[in-house]
Amino acid sequence: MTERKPRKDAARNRAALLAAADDLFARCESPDDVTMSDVAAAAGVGKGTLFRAFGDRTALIRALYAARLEPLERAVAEGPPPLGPGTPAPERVPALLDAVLCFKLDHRHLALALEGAGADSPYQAEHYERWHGLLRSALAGVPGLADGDFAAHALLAAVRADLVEYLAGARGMGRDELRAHLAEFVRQVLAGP
Amino acid sequence: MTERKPRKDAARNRAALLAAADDLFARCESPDDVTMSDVAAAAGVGKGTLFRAFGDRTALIRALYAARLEPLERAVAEGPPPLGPGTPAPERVPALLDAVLCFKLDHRHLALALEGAGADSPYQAEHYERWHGLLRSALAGVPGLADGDFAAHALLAAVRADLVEYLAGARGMGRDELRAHLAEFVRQVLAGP
DNA sequence: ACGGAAAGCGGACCGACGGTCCGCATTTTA
DNA sequence: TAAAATGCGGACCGTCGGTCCGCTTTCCGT
Repeated sequence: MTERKPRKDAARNRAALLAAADDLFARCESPDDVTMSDVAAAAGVGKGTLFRAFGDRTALIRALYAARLEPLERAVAEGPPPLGPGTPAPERVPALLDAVLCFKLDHRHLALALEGAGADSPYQAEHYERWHGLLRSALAGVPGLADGDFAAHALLAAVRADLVEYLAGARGMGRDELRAHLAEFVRQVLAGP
Repeated sequence: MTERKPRKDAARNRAALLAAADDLFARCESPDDVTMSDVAAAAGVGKGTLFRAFGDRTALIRALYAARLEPLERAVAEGPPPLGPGTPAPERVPALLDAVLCFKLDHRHLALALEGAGADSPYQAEHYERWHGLLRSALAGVPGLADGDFAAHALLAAVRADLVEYLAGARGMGRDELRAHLAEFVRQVLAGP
């Protein structure tokens, strides 16, 4: 194809930029406190290099997020139960949502940065469609459940990064407490007459 | 108290600014397209006046939102069933959520502007607490339902402005279709064993 | 009615940010 | 090793939210 492999220094700089951005987002209170100049400086690189490597701010955050999400996506795509594809639906739905919740708890800074990036993010990020489709088809396997499409959207909305941040932060909810509440809510949704 | 009533021109300008902002937000594709200078100019007023009247951008949007929300809040606080306080809980919960959904559909631009305003809005807007408390206590009146606190958060998340915008816009979901899906989802949540 | 004081007005101005540009350095290739 | 291709860096730009301060308008006691 028309693919050309990147130069060695370009690859090194790209990695350094990702690492620096990750570090800065993790260290700062709000994602807005991290400027593109900050990232470039922390990576020991010029701003031009940063923009050449990623295009714009949103793309940088997306790249970071995708890198961190990859292990989870692999576990879902080809891992063992209860996340992997062989799991019976009524068991997989809560497992998927719990996994997403834990991911957002573990990477709250990144998740917040991503959802606050574009105007109507996160719904224009391609991976949202993927997760929605996944959850939707899992819901379809639960007996006595109509309208899985909307339910999938609604359940994903319950683990949005800023809600999680609010509950875990301002409301002082602990990790396990939060997980239990989510599990209970999912149970309620799945329990049909 | 230490309250002083505002000067006449100040009141007039404030009203003109609110009207201009409402108009601009309604007319523009994304809330970011509306700058503070735009609002001031459309109201025929200097930027200083705008900032003197509202403090900052977030406060302006909040003031606008509060003004538009007021009829709904009155209907909930003192109106007739199924929204008003005299309604039995299992009937009031879906009514409340449907009302919020319709409000966001009717004022999508404002709602989007508000939720995209601060860093972790909408959870630092005071009216969120009010709605959550309302929904929470309504849920408490539904038999066979534990953990109403988290459920209230989750249900409110299902009617977040950007999700509504995504479903109604990019996914082409019609108003009634959306309302029906939400009603069905709420029914699922309320149906306990 | 009037005059001074308080309140409000407006737009030039500021600092910061995301993003661009282009002369120079480094790497790749023949 | 020389030429071509790719990448680098930081000065630079346009825009935005927000501030500031000299001037105007309104208010209120007399």
